[in-house]
Amino acid sequence: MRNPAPTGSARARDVMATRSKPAAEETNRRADIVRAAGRLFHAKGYSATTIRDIAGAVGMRSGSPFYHFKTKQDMLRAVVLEGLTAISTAVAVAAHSGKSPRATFEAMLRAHLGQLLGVEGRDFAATLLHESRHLDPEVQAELVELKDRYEAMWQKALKDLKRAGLIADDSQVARLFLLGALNWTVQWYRPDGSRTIEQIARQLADLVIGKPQRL
Amino acid sequence: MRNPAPTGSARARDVMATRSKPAAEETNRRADIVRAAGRLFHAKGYSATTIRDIAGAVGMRSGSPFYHFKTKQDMLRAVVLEGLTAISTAVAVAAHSGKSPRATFEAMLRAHLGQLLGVEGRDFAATLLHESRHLDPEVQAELVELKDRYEAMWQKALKDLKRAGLIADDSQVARLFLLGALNWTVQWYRPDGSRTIEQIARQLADLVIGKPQRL
DNA sequence: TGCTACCAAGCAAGCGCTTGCTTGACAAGC
DNA sequence: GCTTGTCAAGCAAGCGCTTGCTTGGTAGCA
Repeated sequence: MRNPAPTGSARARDVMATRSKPAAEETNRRADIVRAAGRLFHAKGYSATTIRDIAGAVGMRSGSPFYHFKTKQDMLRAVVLEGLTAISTAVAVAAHSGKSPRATFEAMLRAHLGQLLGVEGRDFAATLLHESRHLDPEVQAELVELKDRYEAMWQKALKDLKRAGLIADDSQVARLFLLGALNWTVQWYRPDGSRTIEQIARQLADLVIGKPQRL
Repeated sequence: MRNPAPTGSARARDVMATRSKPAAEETNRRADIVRAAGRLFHAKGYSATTIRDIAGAVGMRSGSPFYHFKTKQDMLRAVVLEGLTAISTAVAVAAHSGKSPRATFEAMLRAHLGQLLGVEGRDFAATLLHESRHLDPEVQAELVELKDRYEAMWQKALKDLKRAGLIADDSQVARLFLLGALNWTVQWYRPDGSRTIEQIARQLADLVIGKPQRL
């Protein structure tokens, strides 16, 4: 009786994402499942990915993941939440880096693309973008606030650019075009291709703002 | 024995899309299935859509669609092909409208968005964008040429704009950004929303080129 | 009579998920 | 130092259901 007897549900610590510890104390096996699920959801899509796929990817039998997650939906939820918090954090850090408006904007582009295309956790963000619709409505509602906050960061970034006289249009549609261009990179970017994430971010910044003028 | 006896397969005229007649002579019921499949594939995704869903949507029993299509994959193929040929045709018409570079470009944007968001056949184009990966590789290879041709049209459009001095960057990445902004509209455009397709096309043209200057 | 277009019924495989049980690690009691 | 109890983590088996697809038959039209 070391712990004060959880919630009543016999097994599975189900909650997650409302935990106190930052990570690391995460059981590891649970994190393994989330990683494998993210990779497979991204590669094949949620519906086309089976529990047996995920279990096999971490060397388990098909029933065992359900010790860690109540349902397959919960796995998707974990993946998407991971992606959303990770990309939010990364871009928020870039947004408050205190550089010039243009440098800040470019840093935000790099952060977004890094989460989407980089090695670590790229499947989380990609799954977030393309498989969120398979979450049932209650969970989607849970995400709305986080998403809104994320989009507000970009809206503010555009406002700052306009105030600095670097762009002409900081409307909502302009933000949607920008995020569209960013998110669509998932469809064509190849890590072994000729373009680096930094180059892509730079080029998009040039496109939106124009080349930086040396004074 | 009106046709020279197809391939040997007993039922289903399977081929399609390599037909001589343009449409209209299409059995109607087969076209119904393609429309329903497109709508459902777009709404729920290919894997999450069942044959029973599609059959039910056209008032058939679950086995009957297989009179018209050999497999579920073939239905997806028909939807995607329909989407790709339709959007290619629409944009090609706009590209050769003989107007000014800017007006031509904006017409192409309208055509692309019209296919993607408009009423007629929007599910075909949307399915093309998001569900093509569920086609097996041979069919995907079949589409590559068509896709390349489509992208080349946009590349040429950018080249013309640059030659006219209206944009600075006509690189491939610029084209990918542009198509990303366009294709991402599927995620946020609502037909009953406050923005029309024309407005969106205009705004994107402004963003890429800058507001038109009255001489 | 023959062909088109469909239905009624159902098959084999695979699906998400549950159940009862095993295993290894660790701590408490004697 | 050995037993005993507890717990996290997983396995083996399989349940009920759904899936894509098949098959044999037939109503209606030409």
